[in-house]
Amino acid sequence: MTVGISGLGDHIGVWLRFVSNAISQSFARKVEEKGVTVAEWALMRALFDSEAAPPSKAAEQLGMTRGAITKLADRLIGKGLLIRRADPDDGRARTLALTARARRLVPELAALADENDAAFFGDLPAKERARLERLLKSIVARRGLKHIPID
Amino acid sequence: MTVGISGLGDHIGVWLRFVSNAISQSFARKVEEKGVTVAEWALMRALFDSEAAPPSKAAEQLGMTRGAITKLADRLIGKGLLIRRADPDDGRARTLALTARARRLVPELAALADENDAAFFGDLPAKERARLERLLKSIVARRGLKHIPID
DNA sequence: TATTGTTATACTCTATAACTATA
DNA sequence: TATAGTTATAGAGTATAACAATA
Repeated sequence: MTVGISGLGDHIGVWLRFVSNAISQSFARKVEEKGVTVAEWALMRALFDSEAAPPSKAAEQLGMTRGAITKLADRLIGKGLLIRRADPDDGRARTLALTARARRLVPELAALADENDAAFFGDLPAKERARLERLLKSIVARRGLKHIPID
Repeated sequence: MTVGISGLGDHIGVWLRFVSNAISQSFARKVEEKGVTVAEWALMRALFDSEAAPPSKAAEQLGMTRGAITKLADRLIGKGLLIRRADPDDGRARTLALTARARRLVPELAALADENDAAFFGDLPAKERARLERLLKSIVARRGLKHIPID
């Protein structure tokens, strides 16, 4: 900006958002071919590391409300990718577990995520990529942002 | 990631999105106090530079569909921030123009945007900030992304 | 016929709040 | 009462497609 008030392109945050949106949209198109959305992928990936987990844990991990997890889970159940069971020990509790098909799908989706990241950052010099990653993580740390990034 | 498939935190794109979301949400809270959303701010800012502009121009500039602009414009009109007029030369065309109140509001919102950007990037060394900006713009250029970032 | 814009419809994402069942 | 989860509702954001008016 030279004079007057700042414009849309005068903020780093806006450029960041722009790049971020492009990356997310690109990834969304890739996973769509596998029949899932980005948010669904995030939940599936979060559940992949354990046999079964309560919705509340997934909500905390992904920085979403329990209601949002319920809705996402409903959709994954409808797609045959998730099973919801009652907890035998606590009548209120439920557990979410990926189906066998979902367990086969997650690595494919992870590969798409790798591929997507490489498309945007792969030809940056390794040093620069590392610096960017460090910078982003430092902002997260400094601002005390919790939650794992979900998409 | 050490072994196995990549996780949610193993992609730069995910960290980028995380930071980007935090910045956007922070900005959204600020502009909300002024009674507008981030998308509304973007449209207002885009219209600020000219006396009046057709919706199609705003759509192109912001990378949105004409239908989306109509919807946004309807809302801004409802808030008394925008006026839609028929084009005297072309019966199909319309023009969008900010109201006087909107013209007073835009600089306030721009100041909030400045403030928000400073909160996230202000205490980075100038060199590092410049490097980040250059990097983001290079990605935009390399990928041939058009449209001004809108939020 | 082509173009401008609006309207209708739909879907994702997400939140808040009320509610149910259990503890 | 407190907690786990679900359900209901709402609204932003966005897209596609059908449509109306005009060129």
